[in-house]
Amino acid sequence: MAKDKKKLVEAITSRDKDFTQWYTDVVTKAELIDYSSVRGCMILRPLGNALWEAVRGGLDRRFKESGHENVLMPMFIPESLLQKEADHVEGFAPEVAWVTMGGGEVLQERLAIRPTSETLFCEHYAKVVQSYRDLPKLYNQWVSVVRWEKTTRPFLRSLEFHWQEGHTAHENEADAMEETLRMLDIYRDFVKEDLAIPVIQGRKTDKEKFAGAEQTYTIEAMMHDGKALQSGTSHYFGDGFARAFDITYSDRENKLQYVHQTSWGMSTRILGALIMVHSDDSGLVLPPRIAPTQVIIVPVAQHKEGVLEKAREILATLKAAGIRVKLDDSDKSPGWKFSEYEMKGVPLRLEIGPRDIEAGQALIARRDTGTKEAFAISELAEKLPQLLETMQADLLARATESLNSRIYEAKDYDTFKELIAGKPGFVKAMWCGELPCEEKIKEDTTATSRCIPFEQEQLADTCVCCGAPAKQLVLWGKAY
RNA sequence: CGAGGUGUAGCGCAGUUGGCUAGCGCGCCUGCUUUGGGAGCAGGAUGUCGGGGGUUCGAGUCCCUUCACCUCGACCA
Repeated sequence: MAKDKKKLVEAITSRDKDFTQWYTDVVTKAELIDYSSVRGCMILRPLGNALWEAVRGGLDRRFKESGHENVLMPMFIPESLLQKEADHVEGFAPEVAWVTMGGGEVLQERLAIRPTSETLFCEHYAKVVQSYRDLPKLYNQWVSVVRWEKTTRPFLRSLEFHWQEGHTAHENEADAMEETLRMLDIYRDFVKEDLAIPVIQGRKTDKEKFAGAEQTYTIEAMMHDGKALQSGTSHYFGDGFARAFDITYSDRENKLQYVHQTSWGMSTRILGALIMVHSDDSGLVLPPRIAPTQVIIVPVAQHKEGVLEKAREILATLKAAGIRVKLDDSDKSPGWKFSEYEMKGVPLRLEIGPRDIEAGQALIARRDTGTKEAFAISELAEKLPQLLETMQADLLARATESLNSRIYEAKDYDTFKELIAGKPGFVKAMWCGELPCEEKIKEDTTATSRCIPFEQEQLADTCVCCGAPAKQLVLWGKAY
């Protein structure tokens, strides 16, 4: 047993020894993705894609419940269209992929492969919005976009990535701002309830905000190594894009007005967070609500009379109870199957063998704690859904404890630098609101401002960096 | 894009101052025996040594060049 255990541990790099290598190992060995022949582009394999489908399902339901509709825009953006909003082009131009040929001929105007679709939505809104009666427009699309990044990592940063982008148009500032914050709450609720990931909500500093936005709001999550991952953003555009794209409508007094807009997105990057928050040295750990398979049945001594029959009977019972369950009756050894489904993060494993059948029970092993417990076969349909819910809640509790215990406070710059250098996690500190301090902090420590949290405190009266009067509390950290 | 590193079978690697028919482990295939934590035995298949060029009687090994990937920075969801 000790020998086998060792073999298993050697299969992936230890999480605490080399976190980034551990991440790469989990992503590939759990068969979430494979690399493709184009640099920085990844293949989502069945399990990786199933997770993305689950994320889509959870978000899409919430979007629709809050009145949004899905559309699909083209993937090409003519160069002239992309250039209409100055800040926006400036932000994205360096990483755009261009199509210059079509059908063997050079195009008159080159086409950008969308890095994001604000411009396409704006062009469309300019056409279809005439009256206040046409508002609001609450559109979303599920697509992939391309950004020519210099370095890439599976899920965290790839040339092509899948996401949803919501783009809305409203009558006025108040409506648009309400929408911006509503979507940020939806993101927070989704990752908390479905992915068991706690986040901190806040506003981005001007330096970190989206190209073309007036305000950018974010949910920031903390990975197991203490680094931050921006996990979803919601932008308030004011009427900046509306002026650039001439999106106007006649209001109730028959006066011509510009619309006020928002956009918001969550990408496959969130799967990186899912991995880096919950998983361990045995591989992936999936919260039950997002797990494509919640229970894996592993028969033991399956060649013996009655074992497979009982396993199939339990399979049918659990399916009927609404559990996503599978039976592995392949001829691999039980030990192999144990390790395999641990690597793939299946929340519960059900072992059933001749001894169990005789006792009228089955063994249930939890993926997150590793504990094994016997349950009466007759009670499985009732008890397992409860156990899945318990596990979901435990994962969130553990992640919340991990987040809260690693948020530190700094009132002076020496303490700040020591914390950033010595303690993985976030640091709360007061800020004067000026760019030079933000840049200096980044240069000195490599930490960036993650957000200006909604939950403000008056830690001190002066900026942690320059000593000038402080304007607000900022959350700092090293980020992915 | 800067600095460093790695490319040899599906995966992980060894390959000596340049020398014979390029090896090992895992995986894969076949058969038998097995089955409560990655099973055992026997047999079998798999290589443009990342690509191109050069030096040499002879290159996986030396030189030039190019490509890809990884790590750390700068940029981003």
